[in-house]
Amino acid sequence: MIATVIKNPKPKLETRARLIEATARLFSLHGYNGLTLRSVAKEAKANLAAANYHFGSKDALVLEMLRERIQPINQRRLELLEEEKNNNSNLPLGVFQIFRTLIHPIGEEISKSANSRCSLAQLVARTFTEPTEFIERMHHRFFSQIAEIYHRELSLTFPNQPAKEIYWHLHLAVASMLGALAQHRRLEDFTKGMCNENQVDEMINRLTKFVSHGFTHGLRNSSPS
Amino acid sequence: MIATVIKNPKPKLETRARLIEATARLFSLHGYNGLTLRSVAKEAKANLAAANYHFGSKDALVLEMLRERIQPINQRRLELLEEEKNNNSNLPLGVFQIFRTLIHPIGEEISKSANSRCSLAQLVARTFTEPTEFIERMHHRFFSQIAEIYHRELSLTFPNQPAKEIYWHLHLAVASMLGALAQHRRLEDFTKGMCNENQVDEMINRLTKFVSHGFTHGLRNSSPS
DNA sequence: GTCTATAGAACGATAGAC
DNA sequence: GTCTATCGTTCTATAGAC
Repeated sequence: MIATVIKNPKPKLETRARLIEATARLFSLHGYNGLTLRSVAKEAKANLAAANYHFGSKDALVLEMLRERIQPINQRRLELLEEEKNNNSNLPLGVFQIFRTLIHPIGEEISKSANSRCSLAQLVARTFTEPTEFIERMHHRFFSQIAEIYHRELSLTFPNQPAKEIYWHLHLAVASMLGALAQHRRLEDFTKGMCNENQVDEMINRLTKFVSHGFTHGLRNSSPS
Repeated sequence: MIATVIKNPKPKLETRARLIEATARLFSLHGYNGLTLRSVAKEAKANLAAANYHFGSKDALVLEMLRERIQPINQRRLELLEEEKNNNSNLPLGVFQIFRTLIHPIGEEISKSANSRCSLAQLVARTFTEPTEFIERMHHRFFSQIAEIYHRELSLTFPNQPAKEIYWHLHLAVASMLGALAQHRRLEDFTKGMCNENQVDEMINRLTKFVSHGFTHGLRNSSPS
Protein backbone atom coordinates (compact mmCIF):
# COMPACT_ATOMS: atom_id res chain seq x y z
CA MET A 1 0.00 0.00 0.00
CA ILE A 2 2.78 2.33 0.94
CA ALA A 3 4.51 1.52 -2.29
CA THR A 4 1.43 2.63 -4.16
CA VAL A 5 1.57 5.99 -2.47
CA ILE A 6 5.28 6.56 -2.93
CA LYS A 7 5.05 5.49 -6.54
CA ASN A 8 5.37 8.32 -9.06
CA PRO A 9 7.25 10.82 -6.93
CA LYS A 10 7.71 12.79 -10.11
CA PRO A 11 4.47 12.11 -11.99
CA LYS A 12 6.04 13.05 -15.31
CA LEU A 13 2.92 14.78 -16.50
CA GLU A 14 5.13 16.98 -18.61
CA THR A 15 4.84 15.08 -21.84
CA ARG A 16 1.09 15.35 -21.91
CA ALA A 17 1.25 19.08 -21.23
CA ARG A 18 3.90 19.60 -23.88
CA LEU A 19 1.77 17.75 -26.38
CA ILE A 20 -1.20 19.99 -25.61
CA GLU A 21 0.91 23.11 -25.98
CA ALA A 22 2.41 21.99 -29.25
CA THR A 23 -1.04 21.10 -30.53
CA ALA A 24 -2.35 24.55 -29.66
CA ARG A 25 0.49 26.22 -31.47
CA LEU A 26 0.35 24.07 -34.58
CA PHE A 27 -3.43 24.07 -34.76
CA SER A 28 -3.58 27.86 -34.66
CA LEU A 29 -0.88 28.07 -37.30
CA HIS A 30 -2.08 25.44 -39.73
CA GLY A 31 -5.61 24.42 -38.80
CA TYR A 32 -6.87 20.96 -38.07
CA ASN A 33 -5.92 19.46 -41.39
CA GLY A 34 -2.51 21.11 -41.38
CA LEU A 35 -1.69 19.69 -37.97
CA THR A 36 0.03 16.31 -38.08
CA LEU A 37 0.93 14.07 -35.20
CA ARG A 38 4.48 14.07 -36.50
CA SER A 39 4.73 17.83 -36.26
CA VAL A 40 3.19 17.75 -32.79
CA ALA A 41 5.65 15.12 -31.59
CA LYS A 42 8.57 17.06 -33.01
CA GLU A 43 7.41 20.37 -31.54
CA ALA A 44 6.80 18.79 -28.13
CA LYS A 45 10.06 16.87 -28.27
CA ALA A 46 8.02 13.77 -27.67
CA ASN A 47 7.74 10.51 -29.49
CA LEU A 48 5.44 10.00 -32.42
CA ALA A 49 3.44 7.41 -30.52
CA ALA A 50 3.01 9.59 -27.42
CA ALA A 51 0.00 11.50 -28.71
CA ASN A 52 -1.90 8.35 -29.50
CA TYR A 53 -0.96 6.90 -26.14
CA HIS A 54 -2.15 9.89 -24.12
CA PHE A 55 -5.22 10.89 -26.07
CA GLY A 56 -6.15 7.95 -28.25
CA SER A 57 -6.42 9.84 -31.51
CA LYS A 58 -5.69 13.09 -33.25
CA ASP A 59 -9.31 14.19 -32.81
CA ALA A 60 -9.28 13.62 -29.06
CA LEU A 61 -6.00 15.50 -28.70
CA VAL A 62 -7.30 18.59 -30.47
CA LEU A 63 -10.60 18.52 -28.58
CA GLU A 64 -8.87 18.33 -25.22
CA MET A 65 -6.60 21.21 -26.17
CA LEU A 66 -9.58 23.36 -27.13
CA ARG A 67 -11.44 22.48 -23.95
CA GLU A 68 -8.49 23.47 -21.77
CA ARG A 69 -8.18 26.86 -23.45
CA ILE A 70 -11.79 27.88 -23.81
CA GLN A 71 -13.38 26.86 -20.54
CA PRO A 72 -11.35 29.14 -18.25
CA ILE A 73 -12.26 32.11 -20.43
CA ASN A 74 -15.95 31.36 -20.26
CA GLN A 75 -15.73 30.90 -16.50
CA ARG A 76 -14.02 34.25 -16.13
CA ARG A 77 -16.77 35.86 -18.22
CA LEU A 78 -19.46 34.58 -15.91
CA GLU A 79 -17.45 35.66 -12.86
CA LEU A 80 -17.08 39.21 -14.17
CA LEU A 81 -20.74 39.34 -15.09
CA GLU A 82 -21.70 38.32 -11.57
CA GLU A 83 -19.35 40.93 -10.12
CA GLU A 84 -20.91 43.67 -12.21
CA LYS A 85 -24.39 42.59 -11.22
CA ASN A 86 -23.46 42.60 -7.56
CA ASN A 87 -21.94 46.06 -7.86
CA ASN A 88 -25.03 47.43 -9.56
CA SER A 89 -27.45 45.51 -7.36
CA ASN A 90 -30.82 45.78 -9.05
CA LEU A 91 -30.09 48.16 -11.91
CA PRO A 92 -29.74 46.71 -15.37
CA LEU A 93 -26.14 46.78 -16.57
CA GLY A 94 -24.93 49.15 -19.28
CA VAL A 95 -24.06 47.80 -22.73
CA PHE A 96 -20.43 48.69 -22.31
CA GLN A 97 -20.26 46.91 -18.96
CA ILE A 98 -21.83 43.81 -20.45
CA PHE A 99 -19.54 43.64 -23.44
CA ARG A 100 -16.55 44.33 -21.24
CA THR A 101 -17.23 41.10 -19.35
CA LEU A 102 -17.51 39.29 -22.67
CA ILE A 103 -14.39 40.67 -24.31
CA HIS A 104 -11.93 41.36 -21.51
CA PRO A 105 -11.39 37.77 -20.34
CA ILE A 106 -10.20 36.73 -23.76
CA GLY A 107 -8.11 39.88 -23.96
CA GLU A 108 -6.40 38.98 -20.71
CA GLU A 109 -5.57 35.52 -21.98
CA ILE A 110 -4.26 36.94 -25.23
CA SER A 111 -2.02 39.33 -23.33
CA LYS A 112 -0.73 36.48 -21.22
CA SER A 113 -0.03 34.40 -24.28
CA ALA A 114 1.55 37.32 -26.15
CA ASN A 115 5.04 36.35 -25.05
CA SER A 116 4.56 32.67 -25.65
CA ARG A 117 4.90 31.35 -29.13
CA CYS A 118 1.22 30.55 -29.53
CA SER A 119 -1.28 33.29 -30.19
CA LEU A 120 -4.57 32.59 -28.50
CA ALA A 121 -6.23 35.13 -30.75
CA GLN A 122 -5.40 33.13 -33.82
CA LEU A 123 -6.40 29.89 -32.17
CA VAL A 124 -9.85 31.15 -31.31
CA ALA A 125 -10.25 32.64 -34.74
CA ARG A 126 -9.34 29.39 -36.35
CA THR A 127 -11.75 27.28 -34.39
CA PHE A 128 -14.49 29.52 -35.70
CA THR A 129 -13.59 28.96 -39.32
CA GLU A 130 -12.78 25.30 -39.17
CA PRO A 131 -15.91 23.47 -40.22
CA THR A 132 -14.79 20.12 -38.97
CA GLU A 133 -17.86 18.61 -37.46
CA PHE A 134 -16.60 17.91 -33.99
CA ILE A 135 -15.30 21.44 -33.63
CA GLU A 136 -18.70 22.76 -34.62
CA ARG A 137 -20.36 20.56 -32.09
CA MET A 138 -17.92 21.62 -29.40
CA HIS A 139 -18.53 25.28 -30.06
CA HIS A 140 -22.22 24.77 -30.06
CA ARG A 141 -21.96 23.21 -26.63
CA PHE A 142 -19.59 25.86 -25.30
CA PHE A 143 -21.25 28.82 -26.77
CA SER A 144 -24.98 28.23 -26.71
CA GLN A 145 -24.95 28.31 -22.90
CA ILE A 146 -23.15 31.60 -22.64
CA ALA A 147 -25.01 33.19 -25.54
CA GLU A 148 -28.29 32.70 -23.70
CA ILE A 149 -26.86 34.37 -20.59
CA TYR A 150 -25.72 37.43 -22.51
CA HIS A 151 -28.97 37.60 -24.42
CA ARG A 152 -30.88 37.67 -21.16
CA GLU A 153 -28.63 40.37 -19.73
CA LEU A 154 -28.95 42.57 -22.80
CA SER A 155 -32.73 42.12 -22.76
CA LEU A 156 -32.78 43.59 -19.26
CA THR A 157 -30.80 46.58 -20.50
CA PHE A 158 -33.00 47.08 -23.56
CA PRO A 159 -36.42 45.99 -22.26
CA ASN A 160 -38.28 47.47 -25.24
CA GLN A 161 -36.37 45.48 -27.82
CA PRO A 162 -37.82 42.24 -29.19
CA ALA A 163 -35.72 39.14 -28.57
CA LYS A 164 -35.00 38.86 -32.27
CA GLU A 165 -33.45 42.30 -32.42
CA ILE A 166 -31.21 41.53 -29.45
CA TYR A 167 -30.20 38.26 -31.07
CA TRP A 168 -29.31 39.92 -34.35
CA HIS A 169 -27.02 42.45 -32.81
CA LEU A 170 -25.51 40.12 -30.25
CA HIS A 171 -24.63 37.92 -33.18
CA LEU A 172 -23.00 40.86 -34.96
CA ALA A 173 -21.16 41.86 -31.79
CA VAL A 174 -19.77 38.38 -31.26
CA ALA A 175 -18.85 38.09 -34.93
CA SER A 176 -17.05 41.43 -34.72
CA MET A 177 -15.17 40.33 -31.65
CA LEU A 178 -14.03 37.14 -33.33
CA GLY A 179 -13.16 38.97 -36.51
CA ALA A 180 -11.10 41.51 -34.62
CA LEU A 181 -9.24 38.79 -32.76
CA ALA A 182 -8.62 36.89 -35.95
CA GLN A 183 -7.39 39.96 -37.79
CA HIS A 184 -5.35 41.34 -34.95
CA ARG A 185 -2.05 40.06 -36.25
CA ARG A 186 -2.72 41.96 -39.48
CA LEU A 187 -3.12 45.28 -37.69
CA GLU A 188 0.45 46.46 -37.97
CA ASP A 189 0.64 45.55 -41.62
CA PHE A 190 -2.77 46.99 -42.41
CA THR A 191 -1.97 50.35 -40.84
CA LYS A 192 1.50 50.52 -42.32
CA GLY A 193 3.01 50.38 -38.86
CA MET A 194 0.93 53.17 -37.35
CA CYS A 195 -0.87 50.85 -34.95
CA ASN A 196 1.07 48.37 -32.89
CA GLU A 197 -0.26 44.86 -32.61
CA ASN A 198 1.48 44.34 -29.28
CA GLN A 199 -0.87 46.74 -27.52
CA VAL A 200 -3.53 44.16 -26.89
CA ASP A 201 -5.13 46.24 -24.15
CA GLU A 202 -5.72 49.13 -26.52
CA MET A 203 -7.26 46.81 -29.07
CA ILE A 204 -9.56 45.25 -26.48
CA ASN A 205 -10.69 48.65 -25.22
CA ARG A 206 -11.32 50.02 -28.69
CA LEU A 207 -13.09 46.85 -29.70
CA THR A 208 -15.35 46.96 -26.66
CA LYS A 209 -16.28 50.54 -27.45
CA PHE A 210 -16.77 49.76 -31.13
CA VAL A 211 -19.01 46.82 -30.43
CA SER A 212 -21.04 48.60 -27.75
CA HIS A 213 -21.82 51.49 -30.05
CA GLY A 214 -22.52 49.24 -32.99
CA PHE A 215 -24.92 47.25 -30.86
CA THR A 216 -26.71 50.20 -29.29
CA HIS A 217 -27.13 52.40 -32.33
CA GLY A 218 -27.88 49.54 -34.62
CA LEU A 219 -31.06 48.76 -32.71
CA ARG A 220 -34.29 50.10 -34.13
CA ASN A 221 -35.18 52.36 -31.19
CA SER A 222 -32.18 52.38 -28.95
CA SER A 223 -32.97 52.97 -25.29
CA PRO A 224 -29.73 52.38 -23.43
CA SER A 225 -29.69 52.49 -19.67
CA MET B 1 -5.04 29.23 -92.14
CA ILE B 2 -8.70 28.47 -92.35
CA ALA B 3 -8.11 25.28 -90.45
CA THR B 4 -6.59 27.29 -87.64
CA VAL B 5 -9.72 29.38 -87.38
CA ILE B 6 -12.17 26.50 -87.53
CA LYS B 7 -10.14 24.58 -84.98
CA ASN B 8 -11.73 24.35 -81.55
CA PRO B 9 -15.36 24.88 -82.52
CA LYS B 10 -16.18 23.80 -78.99
CA PRO B 11 -13.22 25.10 -77.01
CA LYS B 12 -13.84 22.64 -74.20
CA LEU B 13 -12.90 25.17 -71.55
CA GLU B 14 -15.27 23.37 -69.27
CA THR B 15 -12.80 21.23 -67.43
CA ARG B 16 -10.75 24.17 -66.26
CA ALA B 17 -13.83 25.98 -65.04
CA ARG B 18 -15.11 22.90 -63.27
CA LEU B 19 -11.78 22.52 -61.53
CA ILE B 20 -11.91 26.10 -60.32
CA GLU B 21 -15.43 25.67 -59.03
CA ALA B 22 -14.64 22.45 -57.24
CA THR B 23 -11.57 24.06 -55.72
CA ALA B 24 -13.63 26.96 -54.40
CA ARG B 25 -16.11 24.64 -52.80
CA LEU B 26 -13.60 22.30 -51.23
CA PHE B 27 -11.29 25.09 -50.13
CA SER B 28 -14.07 26.90 -48.32
CA LEU B 29 -15.17 23.65 -46.71
CA HIS B 30 -11.81 22.23 -45.67
CA GLY B 31 -9.17 24.91 -46.05
CA TYR B 32 -5.98 24.74 -48.03
CA ASN B 33 -4.54 21.76 -46.21
CA GLY B 34 -7.82 19.89 -46.28
CA LEU B 35 -8.16 20.30 -50.02
CA THR B 36 -6.61 17.50 -52.04
CA LEU B 37 -6.15 17.28 -55.78
CA ARG B 38 -7.88 13.94 -55.63
CA SER B 39 -10.98 15.44 -54.04
CA VAL B 40 -10.94 18.28 -56.57
CA ALA B 41 -10.74 15.87 -59.47
CA LYS B 42 -13.57 13.79 -58.08
CA GLU B 43 -15.78 16.81 -57.39
CA ALA B 44 -15.12 18.27 -60.85
CA LYS B 45 -15.57 14.89 -62.51
CA ALA B 46 -12.15 15.40 -64.01
CA ASN B 47 -9.02 13.34 -64.06
CA LEU B 48 -6.48 13.45 -61.28
CA ALA B 49 -3.84 14.79 -63.65
CA ALA B 50 -6.06 17.56 -65.00
CA ALA B 51 -5.36 20.04 -62.22
CA ASN B 52 -1.64 19.74 -62.65
CA TYR B 53 -1.99 20.03 -66.40
CA HIS B 54 -4.10 23.20 -66.30
CA PHE B 55 -2.50 25.01 -63.39
CA GLY B 56 0.85 23.41 -62.77
CA SER B 57 0.46 22.85 -59.07
CA LYS B 58 -1.98 22.83 -56.19
CA ASP B 59 -0.76 26.26 -55.08
CA ALA B 60 -1.36 27.82 -58.48
CA LEU B 61 -4.82 26.30 -58.70
CA VAL B 62 -5.94 27.76 -55.39
CA LEU B 63 -4.39 31.15 -56.13
CA GLU B 64 -6.16 31.39 -59.47
CA MET B 65 -9.47 30.44 -57.85
CA LEU B 66 -9.06 33.16 -55.24
CA ARG B 67 -8.10 35.74 -57.84
CA GLU B 68 -11.19 35.02 -59.92
CA ARG B 69 -13.50 35.42 -56.93
CA ILE B 70 -11.97 38.43 -55.20
CA GLN B 71 -11.06 40.77 -58.01
CA PRO B 72 -14.60 41.39 -59.34
CA ILE B 73 -15.72 42.31 -55.83
CA ASN B 74 -12.95 44.84 -55.40
CA GLN B 75 -13.70 46.31 -58.81
CA ARG B 76 -17.35 46.70 -57.91
CA ARG B 77 -16.35 48.45 -54.68
CA LEU B 78 -14.34 51.03 -56.55
CA GLU B 79 -17.16 51.49 -59.07
CA LEU B 80 -19.71 52.14 -56.33
CA LEU B 81 -17.33 54.51 -54.57
CA GLU B 82 -16.91 56.50 -57.76
CA GLU B 83 -20.66 56.59 -58.28
CA GLU B 84 -21.23 57.94 -54.79
CA LYS B 85 -18.56 60.56 -55.27
CA ASN B 86 -20.07 61.65 -58.55
CA ASN B 87 -23.52 61.90 -57.00
CA ASN B 88 -22.24 64.00 -54.12
CA SER B 89 -19.90 66.07 -56.30
CA ASN B 90 -17.56 67.84 -53.91
CA LEU B 91 -19.08 66.97 -50.55
CA PRO B 92 -17.31 64.38 -48.46
CA LEU B 93 -19.24 61.13 -48.31
CA GLY B 94 -21.09 59.94 -45.20
CA VAL B 95 -19.71 57.01 -43.21
CA PHE B 96 -22.70 54.89 -44.05
CA GLN B 97 -22.32 55.62 -47.76
CA ILE B 98 -18.66 54.69 -47.64
CA PHE B 99 -19.16 51.41 -45.82
CA ARG B 100 -22.05 50.55 -48.06
CA THR B 101 -19.71 50.56 -51.05
CA LEU B 102 -17.33 48.34 -49.11
CA ILE B 103 -19.83 45.81 -47.85
CA HIS B 104 -22.57 45.63 -50.48
CA PRO B 105 -20.52 44.20 -53.35
CA ILE B 106 -19.59 41.16 -51.32
CA GLY B 107 -23.16 40.88 -50.12
CA GLU B 108 -24.36 40.79 -53.70
CA GLU B 109 -21.94 38.02 -54.57
CA ILE B 110 -22.97 36.07 -51.49
CA SER B 111 -26.62 36.38 -52.47
CA LYS B 112 -25.79 35.17 -55.95
CA SER B 113 -23.87 32.21 -54.58
CA ALA B 114 -26.54 31.38 -52.00
CA ASN B 115 -28.19 28.84 -54.28
CA SER B 116 -24.97 27.31 -55.46
CA ARG B 117 -23.28 24.74 -53.32
CA CYS B 118 -20.34 26.98 -52.46
CA SER B 119 -20.75 29.75 -49.95
CA LEU B 120 -18.67 32.77 -50.86
CA ALA B 121 -18.99 34.00 -47.30
CA GLN B 122 -17.22 30.99 -45.96
CA LEU B 123 -14.59 31.14 -48.66
CA VAL B 124 -13.68 34.70 -47.83
CA ALA B 125 -13.70 33.94 -44.14
CA ARG B 126 -11.36 31.06 -44.63
CA THR B 127 -8.83 32.93 -46.69
CA PHE B 128 -8.54 35.36 -43.81
CA THR B 129 -7.76 32.66 -41.27
CA GLU B 130 -5.50 30.54 -43.37
CA PRO B 131 -1.97 31.61 -42.56
CA THR B 132 -0.42 29.86 -45.49
CA GLU B 133 2.22 32.23 -46.73
CA PHE B 134 1.10 32.62 -50.30
CA ILE B 135 -2.44 33.42 -49.23
CA GLU B 136 -1.12 36.08 -46.88
CA ARG B 137 0.90 37.59 -49.67
CA MET B 138 -2.08 37.54 -52.01
CA HIS B 139 -4.29 39.29 -49.53
CA HIS B 140 -1.67 41.84 -48.85
CA ARG B 141 -1.54 42.62 -52.52
CA PHE B 142 -5.31 42.67 -52.95
CA PHE B 143 -6.15 44.51 -49.86
CA SER B 144 -3.44 47.09 -49.26
CA GLN B 145 -4.50 48.97 -52.40
CA ILE B 146 -8.13 49.18 -51.47
CA ALA B 147 -7.45 49.88 -47.79
CA GLU B 148 -5.57 53.02 -48.73
CA ILE B 149 -8.46 54.20 -50.87
CA TYR B 150 -10.97 53.77 -48.06
CA HIS B 151 -8.63 55.34 -45.56
CA ARG B 152 -8.35 58.41 -47.77
CA GLU B 153 -12.11 58.61 -48.19
CA LEU B 154 -12.78 58.33 -44.47
CA SER B 155 -10.15 60.98 -43.77
CA LEU B 156 -12.12 63.37 -45.95
CA THR B 157 -15.26 62.61 -43.97
CA PHE B 158 -13.49 63.00 -40.61
CA PRO B 159 -10.93 65.72 -41.35
CA ASN B 160 -10.13 66.31 -37.69
CA GLN B 161 -9.16 62.72 -36.97
CA PRO B 162 -5.49 61.71 -37.07
CA ALA B 163 -4.59 59.06 -39.62
CA LYS B 164 -3.87 56.58 -36.86
CA GLU B 165 -7.37 56.89 -35.44
CA ILE B 166 -8.91 56.31 -38.86
CA TYR B 167 -6.69 53.30 -39.37
CA TRP B 168 -7.63 51.77 -36.05
CA HIS B 169 -11.34 51.93 -36.69
CA LEU B 170 -11.14 51.01 -40.34
CA HIS B 171 -9.29 47.94 -39.21
CA LEU B 172 -12.03 47.15 -36.70
CA ALA B 173 -14.70 47.76 -39.31
CA VAL B 174 -13.07 45.43 -41.82
CA ALA B 175 -12.49 42.82 -39.15
CA SER B 176 -16.15 43.04 -38.14
CA MET B 177 -17.25 42.66 -41.73
CA LEU B 178 -15.11 39.57 -42.17
CA GLY B 179 -16.22 38.17 -38.85
CA ALA B 180 -19.86 38.66 -39.70
CA LEU B 181 -19.41 36.97 -43.07
CA ALA B 182 -17.54 34.11 -41.47
CA GLN B 183 -20.14 33.64 -38.75
CA HIS B 184 -23.15 34.09 -40.98
CA ARG B 185 -23.86 30.41 -41.33
CA ARG B 186 -24.06 30.20 -37.54
CA LEU B 187 -26.75 32.87 -37.33
CA GLU B 188 -29.76 30.58 -37.41
CA ASP B 189 -28.24 28.25 -34.85
CA PHE B 190 -27.04 31.05 -32.62
CA THR B 191 -30.43 32.72 -32.50
CA LYS B 192 -32.32 29.46 -32.04
CA GLY B 193 -34.02 29.97 -35.39
CA MET B 194 -35.26 33.50 -34.75
CA CYS B 195 -33.01 34.99 -37.42
CA ASN B 196 -32.85 33.45 -40.85
CA GLU B 197 -29.49 33.03 -42.47
CA ASN B 198 -31.01 33.13 -45.94
CA GLN B 199 -31.81 36.80 -45.64
CA VAL B 200 -28.42 37.95 -46.77
CA ASP B 201 -29.71 41.41 -47.61
CA GLU B 202 -30.90 41.97 -44.09
CA MET B 203 -27.58 40.85 -42.70
CA ILE B 204 -25.68 43.16 -45.03
CA ASN B 205 -27.86 46.12 -44.13
CA ARG B 206 -27.62 45.51 -40.42
CA LEU B 207 -23.91 44.93 -40.68
CA THR B 208 -23.39 48.17 -42.58
CA LYS B 209 -25.29 50.07 -39.93
CA PHE B 210 -23.49 48.32 -37.11
CA VAL B 211 -20.08 49.02 -38.56
CA SER B 212 -20.85 52.63 -39.41
CA HIS B 213 -21.97 53.38 -35.88
CA GLY B 214 -19.11 51.47 -34.33
CA PHE B 215 -16.68 53.42 -36.49
CA THR B 216 -18.21 56.84 -35.90
CA HIS B 217 -18.86 56.65 -32.17
CA GLY B 218 -15.63 54.81 -31.47
CA LEU B 219 -13.60 57.79 -32.66
CA ARG B 220 -12.29 60.12 -29.97
CA ASN B 221 -14.19 63.22 -31.12
CA SER B 222 -16.61 62.09 -33.72
CA SER B 223 -17.52 64.71 -36.30
CA PRO B 224 -19.53 62.94 -38.96
CA SER B 225 -20.53 64.80 -42.05
C1' DG C 1 5.24 5.79 -20.16
C1' DT C 2 8.37 5.93 -23.76
C1' DC C 3 10.52 4.05 -27.51
C1' DT C 4 11.38 1.66 -32.57
C1' DA C 5 9.43 -0.18 -36.39
C1' DT C 6 6.07 -0.62 -39.55
C1' DA C 7 1.55 -1.35 -41.56
C1' DG C 8 -1.81 0.62 -44.67
C1' DA C 9 -3.65 4.44 -46.84
C1' DA C 10 -3.51 9.02 -49.08
C1' DC C 11 -0.83 12.67 -50.76
C1' DG C 12 1.36 15.86 -54.91
C1' DA C 13 3.43 15.38 -59.02
C1' DT C 14 4.99 13.41 -63.41
C1' DA C 15 5.77 10.36 -67.50
C1' DG C 16 3.94 8.69 -71.52
C1' DA C 17 0.10 6.59 -74.38
C1' DC C 18 -3.83 8.17 -76.90
C1' DG D 1 -6.51 17.78 -73.41
C1' DT D 2 -7.38 13.66 -71.25
C1' DC D 3 -6.16 9.39 -69.60
C1' DT D 4 -3.57 5.37 -66.78
C1' DA D 5 0.03 4.13 -64.08
C1' DT D 6 3.29 4.99 -60.83
C1' DC D 7 7.13 7.24 -58.08
C1' DG D 8 8.50 9.07 -53.76
C1' DT D 9 6.70 11.06 -49.75
C1' DT D 10 3.94 11.67 -45.75
C1' DC D 11 0.12 10.64 -43.07
C1' DT D 12 -2.55 8.19 -38.77
C1' DA D 13 -2.46 4.45 -36.08
C1' DT D 14 -0.76 0.27 -33.90
C1' DA D 15 2.20 -3.62 -32.29
C1' DG D 16 5.62 -4.91 -29.25
C1' DA D 17 10.30 -4.27 -26.84
C1' DC D 18 12.09 -1.89 -22.82
